[in-house]
Amino acid sequence: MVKTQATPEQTSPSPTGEGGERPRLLLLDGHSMAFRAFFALPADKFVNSAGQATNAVYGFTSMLVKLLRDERPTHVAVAWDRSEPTFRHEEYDAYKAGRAETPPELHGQVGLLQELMGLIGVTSVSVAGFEADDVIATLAVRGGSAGMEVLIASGDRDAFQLVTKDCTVLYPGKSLSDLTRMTPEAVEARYAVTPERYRDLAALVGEKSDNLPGVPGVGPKTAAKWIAKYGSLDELVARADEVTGKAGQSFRDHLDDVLRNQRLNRLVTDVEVGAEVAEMTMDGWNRDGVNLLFDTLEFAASLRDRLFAVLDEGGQPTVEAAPDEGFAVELAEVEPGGLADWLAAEVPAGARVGLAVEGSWGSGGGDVTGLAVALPAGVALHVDPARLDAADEAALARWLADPAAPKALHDAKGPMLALGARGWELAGVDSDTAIAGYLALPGRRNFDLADLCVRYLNKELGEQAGGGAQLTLDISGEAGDEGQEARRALAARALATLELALALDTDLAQRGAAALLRDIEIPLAGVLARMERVGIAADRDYLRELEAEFAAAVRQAVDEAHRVVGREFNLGSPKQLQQILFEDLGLPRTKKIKTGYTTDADALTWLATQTDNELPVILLRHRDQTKLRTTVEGLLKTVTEDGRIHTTFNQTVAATGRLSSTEPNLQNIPVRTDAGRRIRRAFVVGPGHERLLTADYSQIELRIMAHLSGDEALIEAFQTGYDFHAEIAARVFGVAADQVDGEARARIKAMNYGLAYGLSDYGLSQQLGITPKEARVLMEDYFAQFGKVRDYLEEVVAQARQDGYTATMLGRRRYLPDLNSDNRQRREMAERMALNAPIQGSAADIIKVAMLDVDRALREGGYSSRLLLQVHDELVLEVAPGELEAVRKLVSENMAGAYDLRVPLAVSVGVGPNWHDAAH
DNA sequence: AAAAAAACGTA
DNA sequence: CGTACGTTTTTTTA
Repeated sequence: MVKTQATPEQTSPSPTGEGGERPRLLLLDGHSMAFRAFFALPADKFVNSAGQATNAVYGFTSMLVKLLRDERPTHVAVAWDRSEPTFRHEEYDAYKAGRAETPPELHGQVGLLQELMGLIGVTSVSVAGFEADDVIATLAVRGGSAGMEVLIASGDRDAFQLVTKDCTVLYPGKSLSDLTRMTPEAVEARYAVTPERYRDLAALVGEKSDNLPGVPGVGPKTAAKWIAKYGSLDELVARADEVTGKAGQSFRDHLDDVLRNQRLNRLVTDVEVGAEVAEMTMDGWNRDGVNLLFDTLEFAASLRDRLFAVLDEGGQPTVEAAPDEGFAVELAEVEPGGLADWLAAEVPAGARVGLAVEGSWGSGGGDVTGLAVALPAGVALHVDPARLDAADEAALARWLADPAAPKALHDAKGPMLALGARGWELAGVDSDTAIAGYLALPGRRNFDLADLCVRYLNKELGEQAGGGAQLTLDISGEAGDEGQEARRALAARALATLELALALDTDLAQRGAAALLRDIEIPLAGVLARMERVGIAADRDYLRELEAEFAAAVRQAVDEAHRVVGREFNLGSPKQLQQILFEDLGLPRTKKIKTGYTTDADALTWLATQTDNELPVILLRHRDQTKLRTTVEGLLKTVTEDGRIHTTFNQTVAATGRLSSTEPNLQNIPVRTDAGRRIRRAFVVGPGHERLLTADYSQIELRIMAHLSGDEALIEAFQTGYDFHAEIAARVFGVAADQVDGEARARIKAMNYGLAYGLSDYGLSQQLGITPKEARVLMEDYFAQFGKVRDYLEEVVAQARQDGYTATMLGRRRYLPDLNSDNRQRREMAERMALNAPIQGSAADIIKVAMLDVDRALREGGYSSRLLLQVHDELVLEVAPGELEAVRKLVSENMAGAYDLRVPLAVSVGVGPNWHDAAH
């Protein structure tokens, strides 16, 4: 998989001058993070052959790589504690007393980490008499005065007092790599005090790990309440007599402790640190040194590669220039009942607006917690669906459903489901920025709104709305501001979507994909939303029976295997299987893989022919039955209360233009074996309907190849052939179609299917169990008859190499920069992708058109029958009583007529009470 | 704890 | 050493 492909639009970043982007200083608390790393990873699993524990080094480095990659700091330093006592110990004898000794396995690793920091050019700092936190505080202040943005990675909460608009603390949560961004808002959300007052809160509550007791009976809530009431700890102390209740007395009794805590938890910001922040750039790292150290530690290649990759980029930002400031929105105020008037007055007729929906969606449903409508000028309206009066609700529903009111959304299918759950229809979607981003560069992994904003608008979106920023405490008027922030954030998303839609319009027009978005993908999102909402009915009792049956078969296979081997072992463990098959039983070795020798189904089948031992056959049966059992179990878990399974179709995942299906994946339900097919009986027609109907395209990819290549012989075979593969075989072997034997037909069938994948002679020989030489002869005989197919396939690759992309019949592009790679393996991989993408992608185009046509015909015809699933070349529908023949005809015709090829688009249809019986 | 690998289901 | 996916389980990470 090519994940790091450079695309035409994002060539290597221009070198950034020092003044280009705002410098970003990353400060790490060395011991604190090493400590976290040490406990996050099992120490006994990370020991090199010399007996040195390495888990902390590994975890710390892994986290640092992630930070460097995600945060792109320009300057980095790590602060370390020293063994000498600090001024805090002098002031308070028991400071940090009772703290467990540093584990000896960790102790040695700190030195290694310091050595590593030196090798990769990260400045290490420590000052006698001060803790790392003080050093960090000092550097943070210096960085801030130098105009730097400061990031502090520390597991010590004292650092929260340093948080400002320009200084964020990254605080490790449950695991080392999920660092919570403690911004001023996040501190307030969690503790209900501002960062400046965090010290006051900590002094009252105490810090157990520092052995600083707080006021008994006073926790963070009470402390925050007091600070809110009195303004600060100093004021609270001054007016200690006024504090009421038991907690108030307790406070007065422990005043000395509190004052001591307050003195001790103040971080010193004027430590004499010799190092200058300006010099903390990461240049001049020592590749050989790192290699040597990692060799000693026996670190694997993967971490090394990740580290080198991020260091090689030299901290250069991913975009050319500093992103601009975010999206400034002006929130409009609307009186209750005024929504209709606002929409009428502010939104010009036919003008596109941005619409952002906050809520949750999935499994065919969802919920809306907020809506924002943004106008081009930057004015936005936030709507809380829970607080709408009847008139506003009606106005909103009418506007949402108005096809003449153009709206730009990001990933509209989810909002459609969420809005639909409240009975609101969404129409007039005139851009979907997620899909548009996908059409522009379908090979990318994610199409987050924020990412697209940086890419297309060079603007930062800022923190996501609704990211759990909830007040834990409701004090004074703070809650209102918090809500205001969330509304503003959602409005910013709406505005961002609107601006992005405009930029993507232009981009897609240049790429020739505007029509694809407007006419295919956006309407399809609506069809998919309905399919997901409807779901497919499942027979739960039958699934449970199957589960029990498969589970019994698994148990039996396990027992037999244990008996044959003479001891118990885990049949699911490839590692243990290798031991037993190749060491204990001494069976012949199979194909090599990274971890030894493969035990996959092919290998086990082969092994069965090499030995009298029945183990390979038992293992194969076990694999089969286990797979079926887990498939059934997975399905059972996804049946919702309505007795149906609601998958999610993803429209922006497959690089070729296909859909994908998740939670559950209904596009890989077994069909090839008898046992597997039984699972399809669990997908049944639901109440109120009469039949399931399946319709699929026969050999659609080959038909597309015939069309695109213009090969007369292939085209003719499709027009005359009854048994297509036999027809082709007859031409290749020079016999009559009814004279083709089973073996010849099978070979040609494999060849036919392999063509579109860039099959090699070796691959073909493997599949057919013949020699590569025989395979090559077969391929030559084939192309002697169907020469234009070969010409076409070669031409596709050549053209793609020139253009940098392939294109489907509807103009869907796939960019393949690796076609010009120096690396042969990558290049050949890209060539096979280039070969396949137009074929697989055109098939995807065609069935998408067919889905739109079928759906439209069903709705316009007033039918109650409906689309349920799409499985790449197959549609599954639920047919209402009395509609069978009409629907059968409607589906066949619309699928066959979806696109005009030089060969017929053959469709076969089957009907039945369940998916299995609806096959044909 | 998280990432990678192995295995396997579909078109 | 055949493309495109998603899910589950095990292994590795040193």
